[in-house]
Amino acid sequence: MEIPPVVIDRLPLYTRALASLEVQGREVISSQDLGTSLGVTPAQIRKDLSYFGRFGKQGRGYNVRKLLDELHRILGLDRQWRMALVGVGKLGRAILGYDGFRSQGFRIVEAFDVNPERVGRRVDNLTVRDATDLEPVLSKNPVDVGIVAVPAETAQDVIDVLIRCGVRAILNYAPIAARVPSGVYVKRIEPVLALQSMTYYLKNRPHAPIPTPRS
Amino acid sequence: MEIPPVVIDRLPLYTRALASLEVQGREVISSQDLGTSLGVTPAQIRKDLSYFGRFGKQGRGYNVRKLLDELHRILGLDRQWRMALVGVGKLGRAILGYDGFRSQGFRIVEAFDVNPERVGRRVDNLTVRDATDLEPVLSKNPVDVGIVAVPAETAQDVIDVLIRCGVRAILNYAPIAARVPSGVYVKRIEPVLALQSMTYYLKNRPHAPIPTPRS
DNA sequence: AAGTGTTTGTGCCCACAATTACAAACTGTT
DNA sequence: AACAGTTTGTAATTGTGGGCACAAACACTT
Ligand SMILES: NC(=O)c1ccc[n+]([C@@H]2O[C@H](COP(=O)([O-])OP(=O)(O)OC[C@H]3O[C@@H](n4cnc5c(N)ncnc54)[C@H](O)[C@@H]3O)[C@@H](O)[C@H]2O)c1
Ligand SMILES: NC(=O)c1ccc[n+]([C@@H]2O[C@H](COP(=O)([O-])OP(=O)(O)OC[C@H]3O[C@@H](n4cnc5c(N)ncnc54)[C@H](O)[C@@H]3O)[C@@H](O)[C@H]2O)c1
Repeated sequence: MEIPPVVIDRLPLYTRALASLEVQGREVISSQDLGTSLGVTPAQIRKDLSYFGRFGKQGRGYNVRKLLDELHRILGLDRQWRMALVGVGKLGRAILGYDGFRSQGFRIVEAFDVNPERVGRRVDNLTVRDATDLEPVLSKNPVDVGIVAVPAETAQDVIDVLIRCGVRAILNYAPIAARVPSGVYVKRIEPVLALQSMTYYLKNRPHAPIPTPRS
Repeated sequence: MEIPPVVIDRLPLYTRALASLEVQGREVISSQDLGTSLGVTPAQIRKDLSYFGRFGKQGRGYNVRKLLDELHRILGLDRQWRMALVGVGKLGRAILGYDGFRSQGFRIVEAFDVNPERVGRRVDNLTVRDATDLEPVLSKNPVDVGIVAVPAETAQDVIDVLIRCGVRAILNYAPIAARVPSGVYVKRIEPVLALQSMTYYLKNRPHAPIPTPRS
């Protein structure tokens, strides 16, 4: 069956909430409670999950551990994923030092840069390699995901090389509309675009603090 | 008229492409050409723009400069926006050092942290203030946008304080489902969730490089 | 065992976003 | 001035995703 991409995009959200519930020792959760904590309607959650099977129990709800396992399996989170970072600048170093990837099974196993000052230096248990070695290194030892944190001007070139190396998924921090062949998945991280759409709603509004009650 | 949020989300994309075209000296662009460069159908672009007016000319297309001005006006990008950063850690420093915000009219005018080691130090022309001063400082000198780059555990508290200070838009880097009253806009930057949805498509696929033609 | 209260899974309907299709408007050429 | 070629703006159509509502299933109490 063909599952709508929006549904797939919501599943990690459920996964994260469930992981938090499990840590809290919660054994069962209803779509109602999960929904209110996430700002999603209960029916939405139930329908999303129903694409993949029947995981709940009427009158009780969902077993937290079981549903979490199922979602991990569905999303392919029951294994480790190898990633390569390209561009070890300010952002790249923040990414390397970020624990949130590894703790979720995403391991950065290679890092590349063109700057001779950076190449060869160790950053967070990794030696920065020369970007010219990108193709030989990744061809021999493939990765699943490429993280692009280079300036906009070189981003498309980097992406082209990554794809030649068999990378099928790209996390792109550079502000460009990347062109990729079908079968390659790109997710953009675009804080500026996010800001530029919020201002639409801010404009024409009073600037003074409004004491709004918790909705 | 009520404009669909998805439409608003696409406008910054058009803005960026048009800005690039203007730099290149291009004076006119058709929805066809703009669409192919962005991976959006021409009809989609025309319909999106038609919500706001008639900016094109049959037989020619859109005047790049004029359309860019219109979009700036529509999105509220014809002014400067004041932002406050909370959390000057690894990511926060990368954000402070990033030129992409300021060049688009988004100025970070305050930075806060709880760590006594950070407080008082100058980072990129800004003195890091103590997080306890957040409320007094922002109440006296309001900002439009709050950038949250603190650990997940304290993120909701920080967001609550920002809202009390009249902040109506939040750019949230912390991996939590923030709860905000209606009238406050939140955009999440979630690289981990992005990865976790891509793996759904990667799983069950051959790992070997596939020589795919440029689509 | 019966009754009350919960909660899931899903068929159905509705809203709305995307696409199609075309008349109208404009350009450039002969 | 006529004509061929473009391209916009939008009416109409299609498609799809979200919410509603309810039967069925289960828990818990009396
Ligand atoms: N810093 C942020 O908070 C932030 C936020 C959003 C987006 N971005 C984007 O992320 C990218 C990086 O930003 P930054 O602030 O780290 O910039 P930066 O200049 O600090 O780092 C860029 C790094 O990429 C390296 N590089 C350049 N070309 C390369 C190539 N072909 N191969 C490998 N490495 C190469 C440079 O040597 C440099 O080290 C930019 O596209 C920027 O727009 C940054
Ligand atoms: N580093 C990344 O690439 C990255 C990527 C995505 C998301 N994030 C998220 O961004 C946040 C920050 O990540 P980081 O890597 O910079 O962590 P970090 O630990 O380097 O920085 C966090 C900073 O926040 C400060 N802080 C803590 N509580 C505070 C409070 N109440 N008020 C003000 N400041 C406070 C800390 O003193 C510290 O300086 C985290 O939520 C993380 O999950 C980081």
